Amino acid sequence: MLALIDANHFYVACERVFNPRLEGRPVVVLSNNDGCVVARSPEAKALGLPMGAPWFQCRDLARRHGIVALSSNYPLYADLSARMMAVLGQFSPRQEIYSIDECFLDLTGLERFDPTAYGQAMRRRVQQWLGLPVGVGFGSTKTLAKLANHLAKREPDWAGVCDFGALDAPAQDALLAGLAADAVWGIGPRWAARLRALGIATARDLRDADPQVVRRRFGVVVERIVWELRGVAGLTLEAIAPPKQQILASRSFGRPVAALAELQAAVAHHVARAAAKLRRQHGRAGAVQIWLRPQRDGAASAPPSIAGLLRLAAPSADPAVLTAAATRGVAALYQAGRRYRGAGVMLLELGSAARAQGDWLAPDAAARAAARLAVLDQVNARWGRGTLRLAREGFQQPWAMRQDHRSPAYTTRWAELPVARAG
DNA sequence: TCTGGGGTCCTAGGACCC
DNA sequence: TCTGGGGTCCTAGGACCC
Repeated sequence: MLALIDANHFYVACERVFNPRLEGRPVVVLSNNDGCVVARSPEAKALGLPMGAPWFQCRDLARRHGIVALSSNYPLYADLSARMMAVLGQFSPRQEIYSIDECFLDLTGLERFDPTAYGQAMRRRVQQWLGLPVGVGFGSTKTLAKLANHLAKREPDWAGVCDFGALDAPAQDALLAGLAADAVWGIGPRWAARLRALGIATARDLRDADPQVVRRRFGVVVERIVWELRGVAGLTLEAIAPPKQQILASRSFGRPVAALAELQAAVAHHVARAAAKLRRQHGRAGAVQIWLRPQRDGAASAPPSIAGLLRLAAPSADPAVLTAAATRGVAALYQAGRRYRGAGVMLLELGSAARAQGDWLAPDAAARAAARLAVLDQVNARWGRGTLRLAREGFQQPWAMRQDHRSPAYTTRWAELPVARAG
């Protein structure tokens, strides 16, 4: 038995924990650069504000209905996420953190608990300890647990918990028949359209489809979903997160950038962020890929990003080494007179630092570099990210993203701690 | 007229997730 | 004028090996 627990409108819920005035009001949280809507309170959903909508297109609607819009506050969400995962981890020894606001729990061996009551206990504890609303779904496979979680949100009398296996067959059939195929985890709009053309329109149709036909037409991924819907597990719970195979850092600019030095500074900044993530998993990168996103020039189709792959002489997690390569790469891609709207960095060919090969011509170079990086990480852990950085990253950073409606870092910055007053 | 059978590695592209 | 930022897995096809 597996459980899938996720928070409802997680980013909005995090904001409400520290700003109760947002309770009961329509609230949305915007993506980086205040670009589009990435989280909506139920009140905002009820007003018809679509997920993913560009914010500038929603402004009129928002003004008419008094919708509150907030910039993303990732330090806050990441901190509350870590706390939520710790609380939920108390309910099972095996937990897979699947995203910032959801996790799977393996409840094998806990069968003596009534799942529905156990799920209610999870909801109560997260609500009471953190002030976050969560939903819980139980199923014999990951796909069924996901589906149950979805149903728990839809059926008001279930109070946020659904144990799919506890329903009898006719009830399961009726619920699955009421769900479009793309409500199933792993079925996106493309596959849903192709499935519909074959007469497979609902989750029930998909469960009852011929696995061999599905395999021939869609491959093993969709076939596995068919089996998972029948209760045959094809996806395992990954309690230990495997190291990342690629690490990406990218941002749109707050305003268009035309100067080469500014592009190089922005890319150096992304390299620093990506390299810090890489060191956290004790890895090294063998190659760096960078890309620049030119501004649209009126054409209907979006212009391509231009990308360059740079191989390093030896794998590294050193921002100085990686930035040197990236800086040359930017110069090679750069076209004078063009304006760019964003840039990004990807670290590839990741391997473990523990298995890295040394340079016999400079036997102590690796140890010296490691010591330097340790100092870098310690300083930035103590005094804040970016305290110690390459001058190449620049000081003004005029390309930095816009965040016009950001709430304070309530839990991660001393200066921004909330203040409680008596009386 | 008929043209084997078993691999590996790499890249590009497509689909999906939150 | 303004449309995010991360990730994963699978497949197909080409080049190459014996």
